[in-house]
Amino acid sequence: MRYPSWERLETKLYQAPRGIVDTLPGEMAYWRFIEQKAASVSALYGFERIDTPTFEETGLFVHSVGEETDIVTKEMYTFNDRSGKSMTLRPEGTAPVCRAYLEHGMGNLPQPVKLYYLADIFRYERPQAGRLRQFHQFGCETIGDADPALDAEMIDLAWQFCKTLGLSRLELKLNSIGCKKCRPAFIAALKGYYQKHADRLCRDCKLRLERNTLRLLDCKQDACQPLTRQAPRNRDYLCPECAGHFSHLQHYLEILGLPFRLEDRLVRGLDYYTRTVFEIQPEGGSSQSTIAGGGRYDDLIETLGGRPTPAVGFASGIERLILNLKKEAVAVPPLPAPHIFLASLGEPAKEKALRLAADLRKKGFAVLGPLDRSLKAQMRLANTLGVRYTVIIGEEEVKAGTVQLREMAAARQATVPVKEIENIIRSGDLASL
RNA sequence: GUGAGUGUAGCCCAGAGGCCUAAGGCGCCAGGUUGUGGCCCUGGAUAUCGUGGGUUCAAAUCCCACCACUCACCCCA
Repeated sequence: MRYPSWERLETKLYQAPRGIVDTLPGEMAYWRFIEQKAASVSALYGFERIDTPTFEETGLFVHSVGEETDIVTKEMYTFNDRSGKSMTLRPEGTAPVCRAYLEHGMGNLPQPVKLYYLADIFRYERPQAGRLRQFHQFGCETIGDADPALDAEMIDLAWQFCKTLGLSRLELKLNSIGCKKCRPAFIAALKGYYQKHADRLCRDCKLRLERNTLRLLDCKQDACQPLTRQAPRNRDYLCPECAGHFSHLQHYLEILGLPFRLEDRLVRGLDYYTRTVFEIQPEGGSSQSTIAGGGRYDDLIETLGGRPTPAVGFASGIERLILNLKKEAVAVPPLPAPHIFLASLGEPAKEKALRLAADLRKKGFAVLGPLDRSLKAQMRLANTLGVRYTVIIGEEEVKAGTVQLREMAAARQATVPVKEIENIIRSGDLASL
């Protein structure tokens, strides 16, 4: 470790770790808005909130997300705790919820169990637009029933959520990737097809051919595009059960009026998905602009040691939502700002102002001041902070037991008794004085 | 992990080897007489020119390394 000079030794400026950011007060209105919408929309569909820990035993993620996935092989923040157990900062939200479902015997509750979460997620990736190492997801899980109506409900929830945020130019992409019974046949067909054209594949795809055959469909390289277009379609290889599920789902989505688009090449990067997969993207967005994504994971609970328990879910990235709210210039409701600034002149007045501030806060007003500055400076501050009212107390007011109450925007001001402040502000009656 | 670009005050940025003990704008602080904001005017504070090394008589300006940021790939939210 090098230091620029000895003076800097003690005053080194720390920076937040790469890809890890502060959320500053100026951004908070977006966050509150989204969190509030997430809670209210979830409630409309009967979801209850669950908060799971920030980290879990590493094995939970390895066994659920899949040993071969990018997340597990190169993106997890993994560390040993003091007893030597391997722990991992959660790289996704579904596995912890399933763990909690099992750990708390939620299989004994009326099914399905519907849970939502707002959680921070950690993935060690190279930061990019809309991609951070610590980010936040709003997610929902419906556990305990395979009815395609629940898939439709989940997609509807995700869609309505984005809509009520004010996002308008969205696309809904849908596919079915089958189940453990019918998927092997499809993968075999896919492999067979691509092997015939192996010489024309890009470098990455040659690797995918062995490692992660499904992902071949996802390749964006121009060279692979023509091949992909002719490739076998998953939908043509679904078993009767999966095909039936999928067609019911589409029917339900039509009933709900959701404008989905079948996307033969939609494949998701987590191993636990079965049957339904879907993504919501801004119009014309590329794969890394996905705003929400999810699907069905009928085998996951069983994989984690539970009874066979079907489930569907989705997650949405909050930072990406904010990005799109800004892109579409959606106005979010401003956060409440302080209401009253107390300005004072001289020590006796300052003491009185201090008491008055405490008093007004007890009555529910957000109060700022007093500060040891000139009246002019205090007024200037009150103005830039945008308070509705300024209360001015000087020597005269201390003697008289009154106060100058000024309504900033209207530049109206009156001498009022201290006891009257609350009433006048509540009734907005300053004008009549 | 790969590739490209960028890095000057809290923010936006001028500056392209010596005239830089670094300009401007926003913001911040204070004043424009006696107890009052928003406009205007005046003044002030704030810059190890990302960090370290090198080239040079001379470097914010050139070179190298590192770090960070941005964008793209990979992959996902």
